Formats: sequence, structure tokens, C-alpha cells
Amino acid sequence: MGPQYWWPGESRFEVIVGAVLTQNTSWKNVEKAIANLKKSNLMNIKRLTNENGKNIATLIRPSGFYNIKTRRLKNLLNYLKTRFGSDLRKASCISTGVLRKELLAVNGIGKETADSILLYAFNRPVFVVDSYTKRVLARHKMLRGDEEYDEISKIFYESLPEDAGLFNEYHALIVRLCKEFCYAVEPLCGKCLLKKL
DNA sequence: GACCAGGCACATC
DNA sequence: GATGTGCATGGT
Repeated sequence: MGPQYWWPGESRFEVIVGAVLTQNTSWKNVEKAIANLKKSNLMNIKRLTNENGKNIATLIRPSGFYNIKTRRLKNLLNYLKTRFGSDLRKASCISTGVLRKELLAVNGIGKETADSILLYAFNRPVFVVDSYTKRVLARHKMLRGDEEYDEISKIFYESLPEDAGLFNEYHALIVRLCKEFCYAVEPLCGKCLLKKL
């Protein structure tokens, strides 16, 4: 199906911001929040780090959970500032394992958000397990349903070569599958049945 | 008006 | 360790 060009974002920093904003939120809403930040010239690590929380919260409002997401962004920005002096290029000399551990230590950054940042912002060979991933595996009876995050990612690590580019495309295709075809809970919902006919 | 969307932390048992 | 809950908007 050709390259999917993921993650949708113009810069590494934009990917990082989007990873937090999209927590339990549709990407459509996140796009509005990102557009607001860009309009205010705040899609920049140093400027956003120095911006007051109240204004950030107002701008990211469309993405929902705006107060808690503002706090999470602040926590993450604070880590990036103390660790890299807000220069993301400095992350290149840190091992993926260490980077992941540090990201997970930031309050508000869980496994999926950390892995999204690692893969899509830092190009590390990490497989992202999100609700799309789980849905596809579940529909193909590859999950019982009570597996933990690391247990699910293990399926991919044990089946695929460790390759960031491959993991990127693979996950993007899983998402495309979910969006273009019916991967809801039921085997085939009425709407998709009609579409098929 | 109900339900859902690319989570996470925290309280409680 | 497992389960429940708050966080909030916008689209269908």
C-alpha cells in the first residue's frame, strides 16, 4: 500500500506534543489543538517551555482533558529541559532503554506515549501498542483480552526484525486497517455490511 | 442524548 | 495485583 508517512507531524517536537495530546482522544481534536499552538507560534520547545500553563490550557482545549494535559506537557518539557537543555538532538547519544525509562518516570507519560515518542520522534525500534493494535490482534484471536502492554509488544518483537522503519509502517497500516475497515467489536457491523454490499 | 476517541495516575480494596 | 474513577472536548 506504499509508505504511510507516519507520524503526522512537521517536526520532532510536534510529534512529542501530539503524543501527549492524543491520550484517549481522537486525532481530529488534537489537530485543532496543534493548530492553535502553531497559530500562537508555540510549536517550539523553548517557547512552549516558557509559556504559562493557563494560556497553554486555553489553546489545547479542543483536545480535551486540557488541564491535566497541560500539566503533563509541562512535566515532559521540564524533563527535556533539564536533560537535554531543550535540544532534542542531544537525545541521540542515549540508549533506547535508558530513554524509555526516563520518559516513563515523567508523570503523565505512560508506556504508549513513551513508545510513540521513541518511535516517531526519535526513530527508535520500538513497537507502539495502542487501542488500534489491541483491536486488530483481538479480532484475529491473537489476544485473550487480559494481556499487559509489554506482553502484547512482545508478540511483535518476537515476530519481526528490529527495525524502526518497519515498526513505523506496520503500526501505521494497523491504524489504516481500523479506519478503513470495520474493526469494531462485532465481526461486521451493519454499516460496514452495507458498504460491502 | 448517548457513545466514542491513538491514556494515565491515583484511590481503594 | 485488580478494579474503579476522574479528567473534557467534539464528532456521530
